[in-house]
Amino acid sequence: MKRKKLKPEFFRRKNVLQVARDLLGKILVSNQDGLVTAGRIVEVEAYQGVTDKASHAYGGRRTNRTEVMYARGGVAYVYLCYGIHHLFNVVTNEKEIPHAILVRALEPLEGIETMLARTGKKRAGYSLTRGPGNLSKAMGIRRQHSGYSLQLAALYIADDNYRFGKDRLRSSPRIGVDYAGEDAKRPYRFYLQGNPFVSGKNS
DNA sequence: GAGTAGATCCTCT
DNA sequence: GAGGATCTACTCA
Repeated sequence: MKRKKLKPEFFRRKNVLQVARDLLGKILVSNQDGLVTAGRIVEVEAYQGVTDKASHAYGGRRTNRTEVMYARGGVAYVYLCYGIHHLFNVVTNEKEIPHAILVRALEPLEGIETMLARTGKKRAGYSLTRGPGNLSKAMGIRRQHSGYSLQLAALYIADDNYRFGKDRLRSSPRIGVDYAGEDAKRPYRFYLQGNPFVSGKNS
């Protein structure tokens, strides 16, 4: 199957919700330490920058950590949560607009042995790449990847022309952002209905 | 199967 | 010095 690396223009579109929806079904490829792992994206969450309380960049907050989100679309934003989990995001939109998309779940396609070794799991169960913490671990994504261009060979997103029925595209409120008040209820989470790798309730 | 506690460390105040 | 875009294991049923 032929894969085409997504161009920067894909990520630089203004509507982060549209980009998030379009990311579903695409393939995330990592090439770390000479080991290739790849998986199809089945769940994402959009974070709408300065107007979104759940975003790190809410209200124009700008720190060392969030600086990457203000870059032009098409780079990775990785950060450590709860001292344990690395969360992988894709920065979108133009420079100075800190929109980002959190990739929450993948369906493993390549390098499953490598994923097992990285996560310390014995069997390739659904939990291998379900949830942002597991996903990053399985793909070998770490904090130092923050700011990486997705045009490099080490980490990129590709389209293999996979298509799915529109009726399988679902949205829901985001997960784990209860602190964000009203913004926590926005339906900015998108996933493929019925895919067993999607985290949380799958209906 | 559902609910809860604990892990663990970087970042910002 | 507090807290977080989470996961796992353990308890109880």
